[in-house]
Amino acid sequence: MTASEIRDGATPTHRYSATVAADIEQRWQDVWEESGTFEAPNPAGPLAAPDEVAGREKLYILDMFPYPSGAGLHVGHPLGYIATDVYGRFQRMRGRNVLHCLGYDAFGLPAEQYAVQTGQHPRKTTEDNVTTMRRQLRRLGLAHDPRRSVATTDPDYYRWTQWIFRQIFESWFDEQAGRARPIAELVALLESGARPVPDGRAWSELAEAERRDVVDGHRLAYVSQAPVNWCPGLGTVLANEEVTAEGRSDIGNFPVFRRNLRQWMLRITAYADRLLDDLEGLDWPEPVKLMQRNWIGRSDGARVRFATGHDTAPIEVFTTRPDTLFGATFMVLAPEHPLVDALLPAAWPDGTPPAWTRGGVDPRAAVDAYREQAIRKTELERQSEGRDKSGVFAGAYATNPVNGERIPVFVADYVLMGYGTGAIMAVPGQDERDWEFAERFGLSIVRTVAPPEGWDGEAYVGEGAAINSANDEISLDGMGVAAAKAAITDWLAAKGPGEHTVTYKLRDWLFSRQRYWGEPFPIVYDEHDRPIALPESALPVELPEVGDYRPTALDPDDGDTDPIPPLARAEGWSEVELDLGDGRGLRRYRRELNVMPQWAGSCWYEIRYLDPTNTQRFVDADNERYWMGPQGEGDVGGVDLYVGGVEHAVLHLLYARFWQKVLYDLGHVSAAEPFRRLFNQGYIQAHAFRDMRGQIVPAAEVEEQGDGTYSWHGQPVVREYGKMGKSLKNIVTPDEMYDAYGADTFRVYEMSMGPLDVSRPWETRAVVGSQRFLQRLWRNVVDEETGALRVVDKPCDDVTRRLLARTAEAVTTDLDGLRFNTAIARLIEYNNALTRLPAVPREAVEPLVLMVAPFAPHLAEELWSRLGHPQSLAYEAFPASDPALLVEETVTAVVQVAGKVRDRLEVPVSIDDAALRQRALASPRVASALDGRPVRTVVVRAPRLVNVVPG
RNA sequence: GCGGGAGUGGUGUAACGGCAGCCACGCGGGCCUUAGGAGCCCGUGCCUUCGGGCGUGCGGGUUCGAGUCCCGCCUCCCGCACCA
Repeated sequence: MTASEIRDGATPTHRYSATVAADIEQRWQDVWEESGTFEAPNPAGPLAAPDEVAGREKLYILDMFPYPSGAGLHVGHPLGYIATDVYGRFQRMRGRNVLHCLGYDAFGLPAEQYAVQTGQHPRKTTEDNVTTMRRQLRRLGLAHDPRRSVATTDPDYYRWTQWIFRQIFESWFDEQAGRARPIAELVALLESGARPVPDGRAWSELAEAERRDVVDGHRLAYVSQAPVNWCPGLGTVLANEEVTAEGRSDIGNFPVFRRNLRQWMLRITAYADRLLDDLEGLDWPEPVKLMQRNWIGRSDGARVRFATGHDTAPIEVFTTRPDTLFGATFMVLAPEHPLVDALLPAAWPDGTPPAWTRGGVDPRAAVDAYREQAIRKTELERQSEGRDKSGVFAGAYATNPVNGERIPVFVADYVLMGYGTGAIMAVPGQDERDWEFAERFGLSIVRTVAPPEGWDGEAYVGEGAAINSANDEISLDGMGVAAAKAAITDWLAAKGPGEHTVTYKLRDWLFSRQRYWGEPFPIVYDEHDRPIALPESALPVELPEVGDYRPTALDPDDGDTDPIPPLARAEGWSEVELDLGDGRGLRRYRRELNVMPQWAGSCWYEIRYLDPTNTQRFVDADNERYWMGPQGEGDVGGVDLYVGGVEHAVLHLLYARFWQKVLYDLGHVSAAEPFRRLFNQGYIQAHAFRDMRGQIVPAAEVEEQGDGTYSWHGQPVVREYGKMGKSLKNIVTPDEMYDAYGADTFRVYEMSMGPLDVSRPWETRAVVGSQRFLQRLWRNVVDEETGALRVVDKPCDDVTRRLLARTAEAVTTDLDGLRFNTAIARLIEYNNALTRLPAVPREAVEPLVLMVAPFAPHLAEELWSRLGHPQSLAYEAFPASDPALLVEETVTAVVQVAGKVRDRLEVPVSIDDAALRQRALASPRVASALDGRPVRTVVVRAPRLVNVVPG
C-alpha cells in the first residue's frame, strides 16, 4: 500500500484503535502470566522468595470478595478492582512488595438460588460463573497474583473454614480477661474450683450431663432454642442482619417469621465492647464506623426490679434514665414476655377502667386476644399504623421500689422482647412514647425533670433539675440528670432492687442455614444429642452429593412450617460411625445437617490469600505477621487498603472483625483487626427510560433528540436514574467496552469519571474521550501511517521539562490519595502539551509512559517496549520530579481591588512584599478601578497576590 | 423523627480561605475527505449598549478576600427507626 492509498483509505494502519488495543492487551496479558510478573513473594512457605522480600516494604491491597453471580459483570462491577489495580501498580513502581489478588465467595444463597432457577447443580453453575468472571476480569489486565485466587467452595479452603469454626466451638469468653480462651482452660478452672459453677454447687457434685451443660453454655459457638428469623420462602433461617426493616428477607424479599427453633449461634455479643472500642484505631470512613456503632447499640443504664406481689419473680426492666424512677407510673411488658402468663389474675381487679380491658372478659382472654393480634401484624402494618399506641392491662400491679407506689402493668407491642429485658418502667413525664400511652389510657403523669420556661406540656426528655424525686432515704431534687443517675443507681445497688448495667442492640449471630450450598459443620451429635467437634484429622467434612439439592419448597406465607435441611437427603451421610479418640471407641454419631451461612467463607479469606497453598495450617505465622501484623506501637494491624461498597458496612465487616478477634485471642494471628484501612467506592449508576405506559424500554435503543428529549423507536420516552441492572434494561457490559475501545480505554474512563468514593452515571458516549487521550499518546510515540517510532533523541526544552516535573509531582500525590480522576487530568494536560511540540523528545515522553502505566498498563508496556526497553515496566521506578525544576523563576501575581481581580503582573518569584505592593499600585488598571478613591489598606501576599482596599 | 453526606456551566467534574470552572463529554465553527457516527485544529458559564456587569441551592455573618469557615433555611441521597 502506498502512502496516498492509506490516506485515501479510512483509518491509518497503525492508529491506536480497538483492534490494535485488543491485540496489544492480550499479548501483554500472556507475557505477564507466563513470566509471573505479578506473583508476590512470601517470606515463608511454598510461595517464599526471601531474596525478593528483603529490603522492600510490603503493601497488602484487597478488594471485597465477589460472589460469581450468573448474570455476569456490568461496567459498575470492575470500578473498585481497577482502582486497587492502579494503586497497586503505582506502589509496585515505587518499590513496594504488593500483594493483590482476587478469589471467589462461591457458597451461599445467591449462587444456590441461581442454580435452583436454572435446574443445574450449584457446583456446575458456580464453576461456570467463576470461569465467566475470570475471563471478563482477565481481559481487564489486573496485576493479580493468580496463584492466590481461592474459592470458598474448594474443600482445601473450607477445610480451614471448618477448622476455624472448631476453634470457636472449642473456646469460651473470659469476661474478666476480656478475651477468648480454649475451653479446656475453663474446664480446668471449674475443676479446681478457681471458677465457681453458675448455680453455686461444687463441680464434683455435678453429674456428667450437668457438667456438659455448664461447659456448652460457655462456648463461643453454641446450640440454642430461641426465637429466630424463619423464612419459609427460602426454606432457611436467617441472621438479624439479613432481614430488612420491613421484616422480609434481604435476598428474594420473602416474609420472615419469628419462630422458636434449635439453631447454632456464635457469641459475637461477648465482643461487643471490643468491636466498638477498636473502631477508634481504624482508618475507616466515619459513616461506616457510625453504622457499626449503631448496630452494636451500646447503652449505659440500670437494671431495676419491680416486685409484683404475685407469686412470681419481680419484673426486671432496663432503663437509661434511672434518674426518672420516681416518675414511673406504670409498666409495660412485651407481648412475648415470659412473665405475662404468670401475672394474669383470674378476674379484673375491682375498679379496672373499661378502657384498659379491650373488652376481654378476664385478663387472660384480653391478653391472649391482644397477643394474637400483635403477632399477626406484619412489620409493614405496624409501620402503616404509625406510632399509635395499643396495649392491654394485665390485671396486675407492681411496686415502684423508690416510693412504694402501686403501679399497673400493661402488655403492649411498643415494647420489644428483643431489646433490654423486654419490659420497661414507663415514665410519661420524660418519655414521648410513654406519654402517648399514658394519654391514651388515662394514666397519671409525674414530671421528675423540670422543663424549661414556657414548655408546651408534653414529655420533656432534655437536661434539667430533678423534681418530685425524694423518699425518706434519698433525694435527687435539684440534681442534674447525670448526677441524679449516679445517685439513684448507687442507692438501688445498696438497697438491692437494681444496679448499673450496659445493654447492646447486637444479638448473637445465628449461624446455621437449612440449605445445601454451604460449608458443612465439623460437628456430630452423640446419643445424648450433644454436639461434639470432629478432630482436625477428620477435616474437611466434604459436602455430600444429594439427589435433590433444592430447599424443600414451602409456602412463603406460612410461618408455622419447619425447616428441612437438604443434607438430610444425603444417602448414608447423616449417620456415621467414628472413633473420636476419646476412649469410647467406635460409636455411631449423627451429623449436623445444617450448613454455615454465606458469610463464613468471607470472614477470613483475606488471611488465606496470604498462604493459599499451606496444607499444615490456615496460614503460616511468619506470612501472617509479614503481611498483616501490627506496624509499630498502637497499630491494630490488618490489610493496608480494603476497597469495596458501603453495603457491607455492618454484615461482612462486623462478622470478619469478630472472627479475627477470636483468632487473635487464641494466638493464631498477630493482627487484632482484619482491615486497617477501608475505602468505600461509589457506584456506577445509569439512566433508564420509560415509555408512555410506564414500561421500561432498552436503554441501548433510546435516541436523544436535539431538544434534549428522548425517543425509542419513534415514541417519546422519559429518562430516570438508577442502578444498572436487568430490571431497568440499562446494563452495559465490560465486554462491549473491550470490543468498542479496548480494556485500557475502559480503565482510563472509569478512573477519570470522578472521585472514587462518589456515585456517578455511566455515559457510554463519553468513553471516546479516554480513547482520544490514549490515541494522542500513541501518536506522540508511534507514526500512525508507518508504525515507526516518532520519538527524537534530542534534549527537551525547559518549559516542557518544568511541566513534566510539576506533572510527576502532582500525579504522585494524587495517586497516593486515590485521586485518580485528577491524576488523569494532569496526564492529559501534559500529553496535550507534548502533542503541540514539533517533535517529541524521548526524555519528555518516557516518563509519561511510565506514569500512564498504572491506568493503561498494556498500552504503556507496548510503548515502553517499542521505545527499546526489553523488560516489563511493572518494576520501573515511578518518575520522580527534580525539586529544582519545581521552583519557578517568575509567577503571575494577581492584583485585586476590593477583592476583585483587576490586573495580573508577571513578577520574579523572589519579589518581596514592598516591591510587589509598589508594582501593584503603579498599575493603570488598579488606578482606573480605584476611580479616584483613596487607598485604605493593601494586603500583600508575595509573590502571588495583592489586594488593594479602597477607603 | 434521629444520625450522616451532598448541592458549582447543557453533562461528569476541578479549585492550600487568594485568578471559579483544570480535564473530559456534548455543542458551534473550520481542516481533511466521494463520504463521516473516523481523525486533527479553534471556540464554548450567563448577560452585554463590548466599557463592562453577573455568577458556586436560598438568606445572613466572619474576613482585606468565602465555592471553601460560622449561623439559619430549602432540596436531594444514604443509614437507623417505638432500642426504653
